[in-house]
Order: sequence, then structure tokens, then C-alpha cells
Amino acid sequence: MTVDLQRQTALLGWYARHARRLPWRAPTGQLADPYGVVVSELMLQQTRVDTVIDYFARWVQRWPHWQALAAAPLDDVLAQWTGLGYYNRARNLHRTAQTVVAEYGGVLPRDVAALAALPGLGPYTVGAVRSIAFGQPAALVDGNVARVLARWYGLRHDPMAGTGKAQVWQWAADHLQPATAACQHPQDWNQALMELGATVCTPKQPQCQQCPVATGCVAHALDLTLAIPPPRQRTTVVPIAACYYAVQRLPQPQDRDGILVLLGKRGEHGRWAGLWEPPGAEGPDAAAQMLTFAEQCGLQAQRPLPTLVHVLTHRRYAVQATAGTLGDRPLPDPAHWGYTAWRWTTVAEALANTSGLSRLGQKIVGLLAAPPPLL
DNA sequence: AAGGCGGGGAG
DNA sequence: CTCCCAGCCTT
Repeated sequence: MTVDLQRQTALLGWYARHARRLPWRAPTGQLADPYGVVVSELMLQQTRVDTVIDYFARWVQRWPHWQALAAAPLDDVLAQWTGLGYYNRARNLHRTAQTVVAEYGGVLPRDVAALAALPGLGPYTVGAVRSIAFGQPAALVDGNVARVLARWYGLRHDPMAGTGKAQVWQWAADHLQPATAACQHPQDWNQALMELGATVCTPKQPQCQQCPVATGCVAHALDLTLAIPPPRQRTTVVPIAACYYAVQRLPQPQDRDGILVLLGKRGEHGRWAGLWEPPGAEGPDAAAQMLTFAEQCGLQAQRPLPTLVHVLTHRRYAVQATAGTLGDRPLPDPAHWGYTAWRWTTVAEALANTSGLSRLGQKIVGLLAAPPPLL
């Protein structure tokens, strides 16, 4: 196929003028620190730039290099990820750091196969690391690039699946060599494509008037910009009824920080794996289960808390929470309630950004701190 | 190829 | 409400 060198030059020039300054991004024409690239790319998977900026700054301040991250306990890594979601990414990043230290002497390998074997690094992220950290002429396709190229060529299929996906990856590869020949910096070309998709060639309100490559864009010429890429199949959201208990413990002589709240640590698999939350259950018999839990704890002074809703991509939690005070009985076996451990903490600590709670868990604890509802 | 996996911002 | 974001892993 032929590629439009003129439009490539236009896009590269646009990127040199309009690139956002991001904490992990090197100036145009330069390479970025491999550790920072991997950390930022793992955080950015399915997550917006604006959300990641603060997390990235705190992360590299606490763990500035592979050795520091590899030596950190997994619980600390998960806690530092609190609120970012998709917590397997944090586990993968941690395991990647340990592999880099143990297998590669603390230096990220430059080899494609070695990179692709690292946990958490898929086709997109490998392309990003190779080009942005090492300057290798490696193509990449993320949601932005897929949308830009699909519109550029008037692709009528979903660019993220099946033949459309293969087509877009081919286009990305076709562009890379001549674009790199023009600017000598494959990292700039890849980031220019993504930047255009993130700031100009957006899904809903593309700014075609400001687009440096609108000339020759098939979708723009045919007025199909909003129809390409085609809308994806809508996911069905499953409603889940859940019942949680905010169990408090009155201050004891060793408690200097006032009333404490009980947390359980979730198992190593499934949703919110390894994260903490107030004890709860989900499903049709959740309320009955938790009633038993309350009896086992000898829960006193029970009062219902306002109901709350927590929405995930495929699940919608409707949570009925109850507050109560622990009696003088010992806590039941956490394993019987789906947890690997119990822990007491203050409300303020549970609501902190490094608490290791899921956002749902924080919402439940937050009900204790919220003012009572007006009647 | 399909399902699981979070959370939040924008319209 | 809706959509979808610098995706990956498991089955």
C-alpha cells in the first residue's frame, strides 16, 4: 500500500506543537525511562490520563526503580493501587518488577519475546515500551489508534476485534517505517497517533476543524466520522444484591485513635482479589448469611445505613449496609466468611488513598462518617 | 472468540 | 442514564 508522507509529516509537526506534558513522557525526540514507561502504561490500561497522573507521581516517589518495587510486599503494592481498579494490573506490575530484578539484573530487556513474556505486557504495551522507552520501530494499536486509523481509511468493521483488528494493526505497521524514516523517532509517531485520538479524533465530538490530517480522511470526506468505528455491542449489566456490616469496636486501652472498624481481606482470586472491605456477602441469600454473621459476632446497637449503589462494567451492586458494635465475643473464623484475615482500622485510615480497600469498601466505611440523612 | 476484571469522567 | 477509556489474561 502507499502511505501519505505529507500527512505523516503534518501529524508529526502537530504533535511537536501540541503534545501534552505528562510526568512519564519525554520531550519530543527523546526516550523515556523504561521503568516509568512500564508503570505508566500498566496504569493507563483502560484508564484515562487524568486519573493516572497523581497515581504515577505517588508511585515513582515511593518506588523509584525496579529494585524498590520488587522488594515491596504485595499488600503495599495493592494498597498503593487503591482506587485505580483492575487490580490484577498491580499484581502483574509487581511480578514484572521481580522478574526484571531476578532474571535481567534489574534492567528491562529490549528483546520482543522477553518483553511479551512479562506479566501484564500484551501486544499494545509491548509496542509502547519498545518504541517509547527503546526507540525501536514497533507498531502499536490502542483504542485511540484504532479509532484514528479506522476513520482515516473508512474501515467499516470493529477495529478492536476480528478482521478489523488485524487490518488496523497492519495499517499501523505500514505507517511506522516511512514515518520513522521521516522523523527518526518511532516513539513520536506512535504517541502522535495516540495523542490525536485522545484530544482531537475523539469518539463523540471529533474536532475535525483542528485535525492536521483531515485532508484525505475517508470518514471525514464521507461524513461518517461519528459512524466509524461502529458502536460496540452493549454489555448487559447484572444486578447484584449485597449485604455488608460496618462493625465497630469501642476504644480499648491500646486503641489511641478512637473507634475502629472491622475489615476482611478478600481471597486471591476473583473481584477485588487481596483487597480489604467490611464483611459482607452477595447474592439472594446475602442478608440471611450476614444475619448469621451478626449473631456470631454478638453485634449490638445495630442500625441500618443508607443504601448505596456501586457500578462496575458488568455488575451493579445494590448494597444494604448495617452498622453495629462488636460484643465481647471473639471474631468468627474469617475463612468461613470468604476472607483470609481480619483487621481493625480507623475510619480515616480506611478512607485514605493507600488503604488497600476497594472503592466499594470505602463507600461502606464512608457511611459511618457521613452525616445522618435528613428525614 | 468470549468472559472477567474497576472506576470515573463526559455528554 | 449512556459510552468508553494508552488492555490483558484465562478459558
